[in-house]
Amino acid sequence: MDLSAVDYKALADFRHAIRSFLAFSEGKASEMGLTPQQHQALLAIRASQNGEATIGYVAERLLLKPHSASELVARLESISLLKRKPSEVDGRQYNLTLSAKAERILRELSATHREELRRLRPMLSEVLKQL
Amino acid sequence: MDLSAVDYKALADFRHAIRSFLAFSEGKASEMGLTPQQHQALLAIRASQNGEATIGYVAERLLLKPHSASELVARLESISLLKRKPSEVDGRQYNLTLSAKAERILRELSATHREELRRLRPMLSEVLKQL
DNA sequence: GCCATTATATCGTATTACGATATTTATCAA
DNA sequence: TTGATAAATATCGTAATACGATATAATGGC
Repeated sequence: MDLSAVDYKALADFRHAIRSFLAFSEGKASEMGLTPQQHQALLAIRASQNGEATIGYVAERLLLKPHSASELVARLESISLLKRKPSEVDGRQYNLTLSAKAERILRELSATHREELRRLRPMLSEVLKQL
Repeated sequence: MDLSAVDYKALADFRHAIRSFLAFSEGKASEMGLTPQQHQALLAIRASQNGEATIGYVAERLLLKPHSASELVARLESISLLKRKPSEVDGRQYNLTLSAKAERILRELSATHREELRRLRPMLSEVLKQL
């Protein structure tokens, strides 16, 4: 306990940094016709080990309820950014794979995001150090 | 350009870390009867230099449109967490000050958030280093 | 004093995650 | 094997909230 003005400022600055990053991200995703959630779902799937992504996995990584992830995936499938294939080991599950178009979009988004994070990194480190 | 599996994983992990922090934060704020936005508005105001916070300032720090900040502040005032006093230098502005209750709530929230960020710090540093 | 700008407010709308609930498949105990 | 429970995904109505469009009032440059 016992918080100083510096602590409040660091916490507020950290929030501002996160919001900046998310605003940047939302803008970039939007340019590619994606919502932030759609972008992050694609990223989570892409970053998973070869084709082992399921709807439940998306829910887990995005901290959503499974049925919310189900809706999100349905929207992505409806705009042809991913395909759901019934799992061969568990009839309840679907394996998710990105379409070529989604791969392309995500590659571009990831490149700009990596740059932006590199740009924000010093500021983030500094703020975290304050705590 | 040219992204590796490591890059995608780092980006995905960074998202997951942010989401974890925000989920933690939302839970704590909720325990105190606040929405995340209300919590962050209080924090931004508290962290500002003595009483110089205005609605526009909240908008700026939370990256909201001014009229959205206006709504947010109105909700906070309606539950007695802050007071709006007409600015003495500019008749269009309001100066915002936290109520004693808000001060108490924010102090507790800030303490737990500082702890959580200290806990997440190593992970965040590690992920940022990967990029 | 006029006009553009700034600060704040109001209202209707769109988005989206959720709760409640349902369906299908898997698992495990007896 | 059967039966019960749990897990994975889906559907639908709802609530929350930031936004766009628009408005009002105050400021400041000229």
